[in-house]
Amino acid sequence: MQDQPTEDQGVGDRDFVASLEKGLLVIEAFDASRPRLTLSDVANLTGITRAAARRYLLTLAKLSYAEFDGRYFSLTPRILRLGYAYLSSASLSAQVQPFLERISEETGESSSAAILDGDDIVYVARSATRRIMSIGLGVGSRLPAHCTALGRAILAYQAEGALKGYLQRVRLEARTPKTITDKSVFQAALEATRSQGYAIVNEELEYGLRSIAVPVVQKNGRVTIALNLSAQAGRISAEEMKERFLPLLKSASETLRYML
Amino acid sequence: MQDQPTEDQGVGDRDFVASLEKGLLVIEAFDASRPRLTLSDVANLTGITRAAARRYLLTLAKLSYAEFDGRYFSLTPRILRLGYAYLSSASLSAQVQPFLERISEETGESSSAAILDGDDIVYVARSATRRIMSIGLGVGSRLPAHCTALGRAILAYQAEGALKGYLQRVRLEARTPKTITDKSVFQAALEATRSQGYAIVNEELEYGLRSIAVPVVQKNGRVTIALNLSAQAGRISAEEMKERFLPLLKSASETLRYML
DNA sequence: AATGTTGTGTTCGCTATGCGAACATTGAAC
DNA sequence: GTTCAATGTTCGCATAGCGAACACAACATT
Repeated sequence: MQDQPTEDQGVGDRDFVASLEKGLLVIEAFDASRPRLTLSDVANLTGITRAAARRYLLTLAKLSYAEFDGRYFSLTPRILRLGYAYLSSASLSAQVQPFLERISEETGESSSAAILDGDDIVYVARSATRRIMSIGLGVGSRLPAHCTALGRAILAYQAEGALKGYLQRVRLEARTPKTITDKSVFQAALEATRSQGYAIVNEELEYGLRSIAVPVVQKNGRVTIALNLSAQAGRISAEEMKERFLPLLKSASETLRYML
Repeated sequence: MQDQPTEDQGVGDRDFVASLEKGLLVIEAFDASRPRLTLSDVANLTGITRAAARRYLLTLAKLSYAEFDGRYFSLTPRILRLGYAYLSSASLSAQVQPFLERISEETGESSSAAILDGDDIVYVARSATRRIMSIGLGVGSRLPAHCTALGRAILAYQAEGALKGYLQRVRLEARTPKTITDKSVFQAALEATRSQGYAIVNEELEYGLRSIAVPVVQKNGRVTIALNLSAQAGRISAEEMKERFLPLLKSASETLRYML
């Protein structure tokens, strides 16, 4: 956890397998904008040598995690086994899913559950009705925590030390003109969230998107997951969200409290 | 490319990084039934030595892909970056999602898209309305191909060689009394699927679940993905499915043909 | 309480493994 | 046709990762 004297260059930790780190780096080199990569592309993106990149790619190919057409490498669906091992292992998603579906059915709006990873939120379950965001979001999707209701609902309940660290390093990048970019304003928003027990975020992530989120406080008092409901801003006011949706979210959150 | 004389034990391939293989094996050792594992558990499950398991687990922990509480290791959400790199990289899911949402909105039923990985189907996108299956299914979930409409829609269009191999090795395990378990009956079902261009599966995966699926035939003639609609068997007859849903699925499939 | 037994995590010398500089190869530029 | 830049591949060498051996803890057995 706390970083050791940070012997940065990992000089020679007998218990560290550098090959695994590089292999994972290679996997992560593939993303939305780069679905197909040559050996050299991967080398450049990851910073490892071409010779090494080649070995890792060929290894992934031999294990059927990747495909190779003679020039381009691309990942295969088998790669999903890795991430999915977590999803089902945490089983969070399976436990939360029914609640989201219930909420979505009752409200006709999209609901999601997310956890915090680093400074991003990651969706772990989702029940979408119609498409409300411009980008398609699904389980596994990431968004910056600072400008989402889910993120603020979790952040507001983090331990003081962790929160302080976050506030120091975070860059409050504006996604719309409404995004809070001033740190003290942001801090006030988090305090408000904590005192009222929910977060409403109005078009700070995307135009026309309004979202309300509540934390799920676990038995040990910690918060690792939050639930939300999103709707088009034009269709539903913030006040209405609070009136109609908050009780539903609160009730689901309360029940989950004793399940997780 | 073509597998060499299959020197099975990968004796000493200069281009194969064994450490990566073992690392991935370790990650996959975590699943729904075993979210938290000790060093020795992992060693037993993967077949690698305890000393090695320890190195890989500590490596994953240092890279924040795993957590360690002094006794148990568990995966962290960061692991999702690996699988998700694929999902977005393939961007299949992003492209298909709008179609599914359209279909679900028009019919009020759940629709999904899946690809084939080995002998399983893997959901790559999904638009769920109400909960129809007993188990929660989401993107990344796996089901045996043989007893699902999605699976049959894809299988029916595989190259003869690949299909032959599948038929030889597959065990047609019954999930309900209605599951087809006889290989020649199964083969006939696949032929029917191919000639009529869609698959309907009635309660072969789960009681009360009826599903219709169509393949998405790509420009090159290959089929890697299929779309489906599922509903409770009691509410909608197979005939009605064909009448009302098939045209919608066909039309989406046709459009996707030119996008993928 | 002393002694085996079984399962756990950790060390450390040895060698197979993965490293990358150096070498091929391709293909674009003129 | 020659140059040049960029890509992919080889192979001798150092070291990273291997696992037998060790140490330790938790129970049974006498």
